[in-house]
Amino acid sequence: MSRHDPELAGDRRLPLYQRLADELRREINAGRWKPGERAPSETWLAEHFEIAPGTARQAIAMLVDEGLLERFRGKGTFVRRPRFDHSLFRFFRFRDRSGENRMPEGRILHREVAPMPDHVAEALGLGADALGIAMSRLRLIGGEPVLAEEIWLPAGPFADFLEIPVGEVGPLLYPVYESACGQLVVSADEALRAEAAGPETARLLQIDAGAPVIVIDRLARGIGGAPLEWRRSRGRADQFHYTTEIR
Amino acid sequence: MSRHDPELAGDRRLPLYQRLADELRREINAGRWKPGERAPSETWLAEHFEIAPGTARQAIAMLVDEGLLERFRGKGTFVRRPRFDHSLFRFFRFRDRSGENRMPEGRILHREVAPMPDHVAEALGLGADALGIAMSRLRLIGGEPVLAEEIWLPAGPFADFLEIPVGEVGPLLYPVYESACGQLVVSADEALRAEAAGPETARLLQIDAGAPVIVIDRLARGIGGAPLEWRRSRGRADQFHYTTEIR
DNA sequence: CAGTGGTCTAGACCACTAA
DNA sequence: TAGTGGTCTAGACCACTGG
Repeated sequence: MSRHDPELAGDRRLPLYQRLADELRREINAGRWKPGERAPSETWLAEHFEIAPGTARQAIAMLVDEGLLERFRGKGTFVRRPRFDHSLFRFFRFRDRSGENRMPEGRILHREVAPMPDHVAEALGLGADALGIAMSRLRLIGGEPVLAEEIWLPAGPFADFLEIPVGEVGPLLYPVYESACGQLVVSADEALRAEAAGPETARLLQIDAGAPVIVIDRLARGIGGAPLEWRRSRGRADQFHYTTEIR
Repeated sequence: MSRHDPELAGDRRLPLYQRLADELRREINAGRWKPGERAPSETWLAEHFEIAPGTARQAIAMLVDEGLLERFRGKGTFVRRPRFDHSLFRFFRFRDRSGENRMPEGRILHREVAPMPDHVAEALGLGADALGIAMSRLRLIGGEPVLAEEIWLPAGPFADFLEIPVGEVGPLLYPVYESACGQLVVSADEALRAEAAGPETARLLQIDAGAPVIVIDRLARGIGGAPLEWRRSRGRADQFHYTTEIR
């Protein structure tokens, strides 16, 4: 946040709290405030922009609703670090015998550099002939396969990822992207479909070919919304569940 | 809302706005304020309960977030009337050639009074041998079947529904429940699954047996949360889609 | 202890709606 | 014009955290 411009940008006809919220969103999207870091207090914002504390509070509340910030009494306001493992359990029942949710282990079956298929290159915002890192990854619980994943990464920014032996990669990829390649995943779009299992999926998941499977396509994004990873996960339909309430 | 008790109920250690929100929620759930009706203004609430307008505002904002109320500047605060047709389009692509969403027509294939299966009686909170109205209903777009539905209603409260010829029931059932039986649906729980089409579903949806289908189980609730209708809808998996954003 | 966010007050002015 | 919600101000006191 600029130290020399205590003037809120944006259309002056917009409410102050809107313009402040936009300003805060810009700071986060630009990566000037990183996930886990502390954001300015409402008192500081109020003084800096010469607005009432209640107005600053309203802007912060917006970003808390959006999931960009979280607040802790006595500690401060922080940029939220997303938890992607939650999304798995929103769609699948991965329970052990005791009924507890279990994080599946990840086993990379194959990794190579190859030209991306057109639909992947397009999703990642790259040219039709871009090179990518392709992975086939199996996720298991207690040795049982539960998800089969195809993953594509842009070869350039993720070159260092190739130096890490596949056996040393743990159950989560995003922390490795961050530590090895400096690529921070902060949001993702997911699309759900259902289809009949093809022969390859059936073999990996140890089900009959033609049995229903759930397909989740995910585009993971970094700071500023830049696409970082394309991923297609397939899981057994009989482990899928999703519930909502409608009002 | 009682005219003689300007005292907010609930644990006095709870914030005022929480206790007021609970009070408002009670009025709505008890059906004393019906969907579409006007709720008291924040000024009235502030004076009646002897709190600051801002505090009343905060309570109202909670219920707006929950989808129970909606506010219109200059007009007032109203109890929200839910739109269930919207939920269909959240899960399925029902587009005509021009790409517009189309509300499917509903055709009741069969209607009878019969003892409920145990799982339906349990969901509706009735005894194991309760009588119900069973319906088989097909939903079509441009003559093409898109959803096959099994529906169960408790026989008692919905007795008058049997007097209406099935041919006179339009594309939406809930308005008929309201006008003919005085049963108002205000919320619902939905659970999504995927399975392989059985022979009956395959016939109704004109797909191959074994092809993947999406199953939506819905329990519709009336005022106060009382279960009113159990419904199981099956649709072709290739018309299913669902997207989310994760942060 | 100082600093933070959580709750609450008591007003102000505005834009919009309906009578 | 009176009543509504939308925005904004300028404080208060509290509970909690950290040094």
